Amino acid sequence: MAGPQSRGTVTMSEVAAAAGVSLGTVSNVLNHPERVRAEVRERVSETIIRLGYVRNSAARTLAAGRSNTVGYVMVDMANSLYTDIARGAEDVTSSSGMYLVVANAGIEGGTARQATYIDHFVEDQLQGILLAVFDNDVSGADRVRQAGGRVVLLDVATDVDVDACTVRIDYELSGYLAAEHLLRLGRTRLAFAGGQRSIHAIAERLAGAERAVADHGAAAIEFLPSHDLQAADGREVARSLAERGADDLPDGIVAAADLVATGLMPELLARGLQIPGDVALIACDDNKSGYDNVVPLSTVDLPGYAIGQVGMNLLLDEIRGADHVHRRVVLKPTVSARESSIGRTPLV
Amino acid sequence: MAGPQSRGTVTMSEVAAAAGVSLGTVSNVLNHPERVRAEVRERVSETIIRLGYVRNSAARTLAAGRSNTVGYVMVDMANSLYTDIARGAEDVTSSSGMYLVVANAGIEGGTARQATYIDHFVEDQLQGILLAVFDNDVSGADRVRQAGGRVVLLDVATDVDVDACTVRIDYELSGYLAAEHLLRLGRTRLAFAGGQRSIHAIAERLAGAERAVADHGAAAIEFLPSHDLQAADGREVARSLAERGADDLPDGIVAAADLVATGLMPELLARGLQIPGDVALIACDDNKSGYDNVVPLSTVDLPGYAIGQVGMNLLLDEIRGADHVHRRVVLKPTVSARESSIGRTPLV
DNA sequence: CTGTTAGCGCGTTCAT
DNA sequence: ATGAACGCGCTAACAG
Repeated sequence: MAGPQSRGTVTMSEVAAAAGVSLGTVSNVLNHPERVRAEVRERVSETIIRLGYVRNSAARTLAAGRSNTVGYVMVDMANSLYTDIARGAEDVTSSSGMYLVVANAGIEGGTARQATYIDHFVEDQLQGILLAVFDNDVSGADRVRQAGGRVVLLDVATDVDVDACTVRIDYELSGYLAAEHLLRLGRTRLAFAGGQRSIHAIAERLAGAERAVADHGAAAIEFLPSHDLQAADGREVARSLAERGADDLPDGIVAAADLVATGLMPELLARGLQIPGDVALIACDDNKSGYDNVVPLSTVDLPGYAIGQVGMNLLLDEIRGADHVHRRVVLKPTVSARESSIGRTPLV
Repeated sequence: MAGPQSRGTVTMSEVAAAAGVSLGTVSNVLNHPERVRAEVRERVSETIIRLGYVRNSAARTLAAGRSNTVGYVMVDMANSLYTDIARGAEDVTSSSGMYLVVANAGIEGGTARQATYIDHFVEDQLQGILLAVFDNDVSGADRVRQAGGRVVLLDVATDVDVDACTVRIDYELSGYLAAEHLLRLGRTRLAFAGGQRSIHAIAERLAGAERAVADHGAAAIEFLPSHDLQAADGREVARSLAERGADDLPDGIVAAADLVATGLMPELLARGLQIPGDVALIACDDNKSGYDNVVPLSTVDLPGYAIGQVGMNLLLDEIRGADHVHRRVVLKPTVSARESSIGRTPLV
């Protein structure tokens, strides 16, 4: 007594029977409508609606050997870089007949959950995967490749060497633009706050800032490292700064990340320093985690939406094209000046 | 010559052959390891790894009649309410053996894309769907139900009547808390800015604000409606306010949404008004879209993470339980005071 | 243009 | 504890 009916599912052959056609014809109505005479097509469509038939995509994928889905494994939903990427990818996908599913790996458990999601996506026979790299761990790409899947890597470091398309951000330029912004405002005693040189992404930003200072000629920059890139690290840096003489302080600070700036800010203010009066502040990225900033924070915005668009286009090209060749695309960030560097200027 | 090999896929029967056991045994080591002798289990596991076998979840789902996946259809990735929900849902799911996929419907094309994603999820045989309601359109739930699927509705209005669990926010309380916050700061001439009474969610917030004023006794509140809830509407409201005499202005404003406050702010400042000196400002929600605010914005925060947790637990209960009964849960918001209402106070 | 049929890869009986 | 056989619902190739 436990037929498909009892599972509440209407199958294609039931539709076929009810419409007085064969199974193959129903399939054609669904997948190749042009092969079916209009009259029959109409009758079948009606029956489909009347019976409330819904495709079984498991069966469909199994028979066809592939799904019509692509996936995006993101690092952290709370970070706007990754949600911007998602929206860029989404917009490209939806105008291409495919459908995009997203998985949020999170940053807590290292790359474990990322690996889990990759495995799921691979098992799901997805046509391709957009993978936002975390902690510079590119091993996920190999997992996909080994299983015969397609990947595009997002936000990789310069020096990765993988068998896949990559889209990366010019972090060196991010540092350069941040420092240049402060220099243009007349600041000459700069500091780069947060992170460690051994971390590639930080080293790049720092190098960019140093290059900007070198280009300027009449300025200097020092590095104020910290253990991590959290708000606590920003506060730590601010406290070490506070022990100096007043005339030994920087007049402009490039924060390695916006959370660092969020930590710096209240400590600086608490010590009577004006922002941006005494010290102008700008962060090297804008992931909106600094929403609680006491002073609205100037940032160098990362081109998340574009990354998503470009990445998905690369992926779709690989999916379609026999003649696909891997590419590496580099995207540029842009400055968003706010009160922490240019002072309170009401928006118009 | 076009066997499974050429598709790059290793199948279970190939593993079985290589390990010298039958197909059924391989299936058992994967799904019911305890039924297989340790020695054999070991040998099969090795073979699986050696051959790089990956499950085909399409086949698995088809044979088993159900997948091990749950889905979350979100309204808008750029709105932190929905990403908070995702993280709450994610955390519950990952400690339950299931796996969560997310789809972003977006707010541009009305509910069209939402419907598309719901259909996909249903066709994918997902075990259940978490559906964030947009525009108070609950029809998605019926689609799922008709196809025999399970749904939990998130962020519904009070008056919906659907055959599903629901989790909603107490928006009336949101309005109440916002107004109460201003009243406690000594403001007595309040205004509620943005939206229209005909919109349920706005009517609730407004009613809450009015209740707070009534509770207070010695204060008044007026409603300043606007067409929509965008920043442009906030600017519009501010301009109409500016035409009044200086002593006819409110000293506290509850913005119906944070974008409205974002629009209000610069217009008020441009007219020489101090925030919060002349007029204190608080918004009825906190979706981080006001990141660019000139003055950091006080908000009533919506319990997104909790909604995700509760919603997913409800869904898992329905998936597991034969004895499931639908529930409607109501969650409370909380105030986050920032400069726009309490003035510039560095965080400690 | 329509009907028939052979698998797609795996879970699940049922024997043994 | 293990293996053989059936069928999940559908697509695609082919026959008519």
